[in-house]
Amino acid sequence: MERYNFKIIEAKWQKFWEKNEVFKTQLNKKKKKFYCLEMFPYPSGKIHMGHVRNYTIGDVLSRFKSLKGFNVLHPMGWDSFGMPAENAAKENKQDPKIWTENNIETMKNQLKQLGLSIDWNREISTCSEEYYKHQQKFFIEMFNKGLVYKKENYVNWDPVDQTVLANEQVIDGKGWRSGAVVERKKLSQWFFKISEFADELQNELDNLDEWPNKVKVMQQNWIGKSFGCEIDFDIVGDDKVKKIKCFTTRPDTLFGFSFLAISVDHPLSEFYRNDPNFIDFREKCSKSGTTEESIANAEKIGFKTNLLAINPLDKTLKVPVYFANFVLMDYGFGAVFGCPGHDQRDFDFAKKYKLEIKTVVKPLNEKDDFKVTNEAYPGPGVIINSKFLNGFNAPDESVIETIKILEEKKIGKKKINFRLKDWGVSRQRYWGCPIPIIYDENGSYKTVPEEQLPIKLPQNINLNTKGNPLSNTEEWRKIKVDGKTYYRETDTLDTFVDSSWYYLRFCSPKNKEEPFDNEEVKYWMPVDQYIGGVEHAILHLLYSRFFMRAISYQNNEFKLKEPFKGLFTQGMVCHETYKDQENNWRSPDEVTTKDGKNYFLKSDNSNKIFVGSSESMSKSKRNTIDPEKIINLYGADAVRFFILSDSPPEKDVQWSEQGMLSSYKFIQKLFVLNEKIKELNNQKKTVSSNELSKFINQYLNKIEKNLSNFHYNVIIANIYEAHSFLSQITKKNENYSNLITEYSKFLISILPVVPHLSSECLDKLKISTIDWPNVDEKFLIEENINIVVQFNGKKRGILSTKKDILEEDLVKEILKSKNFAKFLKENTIKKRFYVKNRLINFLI
RNA sequence: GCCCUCGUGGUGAAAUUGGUAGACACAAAGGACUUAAAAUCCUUGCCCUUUUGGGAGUGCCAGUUCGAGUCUGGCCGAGGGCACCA
Repeated sequence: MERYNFKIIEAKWQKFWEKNEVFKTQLNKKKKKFYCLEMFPYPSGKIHMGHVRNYTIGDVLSRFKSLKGFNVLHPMGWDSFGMPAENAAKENKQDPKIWTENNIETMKNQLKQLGLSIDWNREISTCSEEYYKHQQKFFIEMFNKGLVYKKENYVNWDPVDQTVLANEQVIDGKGWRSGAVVERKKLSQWFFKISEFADELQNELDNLDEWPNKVKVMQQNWIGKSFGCEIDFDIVGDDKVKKIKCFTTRPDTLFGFSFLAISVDHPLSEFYRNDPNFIDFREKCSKSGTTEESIANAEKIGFKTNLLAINPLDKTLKVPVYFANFVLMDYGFGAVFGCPGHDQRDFDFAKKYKLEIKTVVKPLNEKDDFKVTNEAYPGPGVIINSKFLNGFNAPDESVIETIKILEEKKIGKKKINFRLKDWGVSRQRYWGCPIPIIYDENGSYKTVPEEQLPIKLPQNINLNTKGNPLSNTEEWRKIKVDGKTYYRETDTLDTFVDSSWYYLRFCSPKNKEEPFDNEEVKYWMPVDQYIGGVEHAILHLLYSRFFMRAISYQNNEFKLKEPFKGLFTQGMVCHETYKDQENNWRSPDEVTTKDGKNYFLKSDNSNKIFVGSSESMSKSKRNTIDPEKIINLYGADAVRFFILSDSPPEKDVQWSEQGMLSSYKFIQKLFVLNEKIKELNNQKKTVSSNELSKFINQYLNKIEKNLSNFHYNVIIANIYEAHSFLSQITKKNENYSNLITEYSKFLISILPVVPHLSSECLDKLKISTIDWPNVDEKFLIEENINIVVQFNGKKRGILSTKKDILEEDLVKEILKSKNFAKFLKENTIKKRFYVKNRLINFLI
């Protein structure tokens, strides 16, 4: 019997698919489209197991939809601008472009080895001029629409990467890539006005019903919509200051007002800039760290001014005004009114500076003389000690009532505030998309005239300079427009801009004039299924949602808002970690075991290895498995099969050598089964097997359901079961007249998972029409069924009987059966419950 | 501190959404084949009983129900997100 040689057969089919352009996609309005997209990779050098999992999941879906008759768009590209190329270039004195292109070449070959159904005709790379020239046009378009602006402000400065980071890119006070503690620095920066769409971005999350709830909640928190009001406080004590504006969500606690706090960056700080005590104070504020603990434990400190704020609801009450370290300038108006009784921060502050703590809300279950003592009470209740507000339910009624009063008195008005801030896109980097802006000698700026586009990155420049390499290229910086000399902007765009619209480019990747073709986009968009890691839950997905809105803003042609109809976030690939006696991380390749308990170093078996917890594969912990090695060892189908088998795709999966090996063996078994059936097929046909048709149809019914719900691990179990059934039935050595028909349905059903093997087997059996098989409903009906028999809710046995048996007949049958008689004894049946064709429960 | 998610064998996990808990796989133990090993195949899996059989059992405690892994309330534990957002 022939053995399955995956090396030859996988290469054969990959060549076949490529030569026949099987995955080439074209607009076809007669067919229903399906756009399946996985997050495109950064070309860092080689693919890793995370890619294998991500792209296998997408490929299973694409191939399934294709078999179901959809016109499937399944493209791939490269998120190829970014820091690693620049760093590698510095180290190896190699052009980032060449480094990137080499990596793309390698990774593309690796992806091809996986047998993915990708339309490589649509390949794009964000660092190519063909791509980023359109991005520059977008920038200008957005600039003209007022969605881009320049502003000097404090930025998150990454001292290692020497660049600015967006708020979203700072994690626990550290740079998301470098891990360096982020510093505050004042810089002039370009911003995208994402806040323009804050409300919409928040509201329309509700309509994304094919997104994981987790991601929607994360975005919701990030956008951070809050309802409240702004209040103007009259100020006395200095003629130069008349009013201070505050934002609050709890205006109803105004009678608990005992101080007003403003940020050290508040415009009023101007009046104190020469005051040495204030300078001292500001210094102290900036020193408090940005780490998790330091913020949580940071002491509330203040600097008392000579100003007093008047309570707008009772003008006789005046309270001091402080600069305080816990007030942020970039939220609200950089000023808050302090109500120590019902806000913990205000409480801490009041304790420290011995300010009055008034109780104006009492919890529902407390007496009327309730007093805040050890901590603030921010919860719901009833307003007290507040004159005309007394008795209102807080916060629902009381907030609305207070806003009404404030609006009537023209002291304040309803206001909705967002946590979301505009997206700073300037990066002091070489390897990114140049920003199409020019400055004249006076520093005033304008967008680059259309005919001067695109702005290409200069080549062969020195990257080993301090700061931004582009600012050191005198020649490149100068540009003549209408005979006048201008200087180019030297910052480049955040690479998240590149990935904010690539899904549109895939619709018409070859269009030279336009970033995309409207006809194509109308047909293909939105992406029906987007698949990627949950780490992009906020950054990339929010930016993309913004970008679609920015394009459709003031645009009659383009009306789409949500880029991704369905989102699926897959889990990570994990592996055990190993450390040797010297506490060094060791890779799985270096480690061996004989009994599964004691591990040793392969090269030195006196060196005991300590097995650590299983963690997501990472270079730093050296617990990675190289996909290319595994593919060479076991073949692409086996790897695809294994990566889907053990855990649901949304959860982390554990890499296991044993599991991988058994998947490989199973692939062989499937081939052996195919050989056996091929043999049987040469025999004389016998009658058809009802049992076979029944099994296959029920199997198809299950697998289709599981394919549609991403229950890919269950599919693998279904395939094992089907194989086991088919092996049993072929042992009878009968060429049933329905054998090939039914078996071929099985072969087609496994094509999305193991495309090479399936194609080969189908080919060997000379089956050429390959469509997803329809389930024949008549085989789903069981004539005989098992009914669970319970007495007092306890299972006492199973009764095999005819389907749709009448309840009375069933009861008769049970009562005359010896097996059940003993449970009855002399008891009488008080009541019974019958679930048709499933279960009967007697109460005795 | 606030928000979200999840707790099922030695392990990864299934379970028609309230109706046979543990499908399928990994690991383990025992057995068959073999001179032997590898490979392959079969069996077992908590407690009591020689077996037939019976009991307990889905983090813990209650509740709803004829019936709860699934629903409700409380507690415990793990993971993730946010971080002085007024």
